[in-house]
Amino acid sequence: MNHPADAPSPAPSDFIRDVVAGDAQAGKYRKIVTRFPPEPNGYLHIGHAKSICLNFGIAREFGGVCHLRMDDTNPAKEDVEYVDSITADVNWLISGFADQCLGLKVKGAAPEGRLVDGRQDFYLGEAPAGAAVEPFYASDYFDQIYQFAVQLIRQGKAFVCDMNAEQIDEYRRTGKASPFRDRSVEENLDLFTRMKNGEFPEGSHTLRAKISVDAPNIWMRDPLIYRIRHVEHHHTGAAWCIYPMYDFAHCLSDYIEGVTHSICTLEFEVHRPLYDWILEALNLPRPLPHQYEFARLNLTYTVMSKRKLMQLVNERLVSGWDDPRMPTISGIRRRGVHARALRDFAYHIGITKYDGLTEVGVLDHAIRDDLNRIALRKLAVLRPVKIVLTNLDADYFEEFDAVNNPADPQGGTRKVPFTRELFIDADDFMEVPPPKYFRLRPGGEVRLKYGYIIKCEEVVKAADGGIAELRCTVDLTTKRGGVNEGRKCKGTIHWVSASHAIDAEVRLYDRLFTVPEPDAEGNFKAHLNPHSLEVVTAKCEPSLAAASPEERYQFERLAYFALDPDTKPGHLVFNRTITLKDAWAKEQKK
RNA sequence: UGCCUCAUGGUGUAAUGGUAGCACAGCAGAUUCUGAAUCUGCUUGUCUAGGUUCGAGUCCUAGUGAGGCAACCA
Repeated sequence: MNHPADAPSPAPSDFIRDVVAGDAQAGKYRKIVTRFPPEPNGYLHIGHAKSICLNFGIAREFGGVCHLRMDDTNPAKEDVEYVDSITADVNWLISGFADQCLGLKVKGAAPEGRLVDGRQDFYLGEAPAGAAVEPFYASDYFDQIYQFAVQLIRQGKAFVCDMNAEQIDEYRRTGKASPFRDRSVEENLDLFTRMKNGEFPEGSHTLRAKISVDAPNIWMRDPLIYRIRHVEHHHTGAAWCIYPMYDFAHCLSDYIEGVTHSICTLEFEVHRPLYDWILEALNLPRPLPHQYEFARLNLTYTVMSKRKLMQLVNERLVSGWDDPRMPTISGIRRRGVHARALRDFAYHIGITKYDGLTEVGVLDHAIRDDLNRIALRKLAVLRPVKIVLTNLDADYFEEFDAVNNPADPQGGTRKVPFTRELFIDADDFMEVPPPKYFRLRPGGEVRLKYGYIIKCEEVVKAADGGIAELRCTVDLTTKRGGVNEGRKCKGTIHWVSASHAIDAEVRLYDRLFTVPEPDAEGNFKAHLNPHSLEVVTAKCEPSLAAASPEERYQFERLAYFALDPDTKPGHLVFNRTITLKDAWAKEQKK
């Protein structure tokens, strides 16, 4: 995509980049390595886009790399369907921006173990260019993570606990020590091995880090680091029946991959001491990663949690994860939004620790700004009203030159056919117009875009009282280049030739919810917008027969549109990406 | 309740002890063969109270308010 008007924005600045810049300058790490680590249990949404732009943006700005890693330590909730969609979404979002920073591993590769000064190390870096690759998976490190757990046991820093979930919860809440806390290393080793070998049922035993029984931060009260799950894993199959918890797996995955800056959202703040404790306890030979937290994105007029998005999908309130009304990356993409607009949005909202609520208007602006520069202008009529130009012969035919993109001098022109019978949009004619209405009215004049000024002489009613057709006259001296081209006429409207127009299914999407904070009272479904999708059959100028999925279109005076994948030969389907700003609608509300 | 974090116009952010700036939104005007875009201008802000300092949005103390965590989820 070519954006001639592009001026490079200054590099973003925020508290995390300040830390990275400091570390880079101090030569603390050989290379800056970040990571984007989604759990493959749902589709990525615009909140993830913020994180992707942050992590890949940092990699890009500091000559580093950002690993895509599936954080797949809970087999009960995960699926390859999500692995695939996540990979596709990330690739799409960074395309043309940070492709070169995408860190993947050699397909099938596992960490290499080695001893450094008698200290156990495991490392798995990104694949060299040209290799067959796949994302990193936390589950690829189950062997190494297991060995680290054994090491912790040997050091007397972990124990097998036989209490059930309720008991553990109560003991942790009240700051009491587990009765199994002081088991011998040998017994712990034996029990942990038997957990691994599948000798115990789920819930009967856990491995817990031996940190504190009554630390003020509850995450430090002997946290669970392994649990039993007799479930097949989407990536490791039946190899394991014990799985590491997030806190144990995440810091070690970061370490194994050589991550330097592990950036996550605010809710993990209280986990950071545990992140650091585990890495420090293991006496690791390479520089340790550090965790930094930023505020997740909250957007008006939508919901963002996976649980709620899942509900919308499962209850068929939307057509799927990629419904264009969804805040998912795939939905936003299907709506016709460019990755560039999403990145631009991420740039403008910044990175802080303040948990705010961003107005969706900021996103809207980023989308319009991108589309305005590249969209091809087209004439299309959404709700057709027939016009008959009574002073033209039945076979009158003429073609106008229409500019493809006023923002692009190299954009060229196309021909649009003009005949005796036309369609205009219902909104552009009113029998009894309000003040300041300067479109067509009985006895009034309006300019046809790229063409002539016409005058409405007669309104012909249909049997049902609606408008059958408008009988107008045309002034053939008023075209651009004509003797009266400069004649004053306040309104200019879009139109198509009735005999040349092609039909298209047009899906008019609007925001999914009617209120800024749909879940404020916890019942977001009560605020679904009943008019979030309206489907019309539009009359389009003939050049749209050659529409392509790569291009974006502005139906002049209406909105931006993109071709939907539902398009079949002979059946065009357009999605409304976003409307043009509408000062007239605003005026009417006053 | 405990622990942690945060607080700058309507919203999102910048200012690293030295002129409170930017973007979005809003309002007004210019321009316009898109009521779009573009251009110009305007309105609106440092949570409160003390303190340190020549000087505080920034540092300190207390308060207030908001959010997060307290899963064999991540």
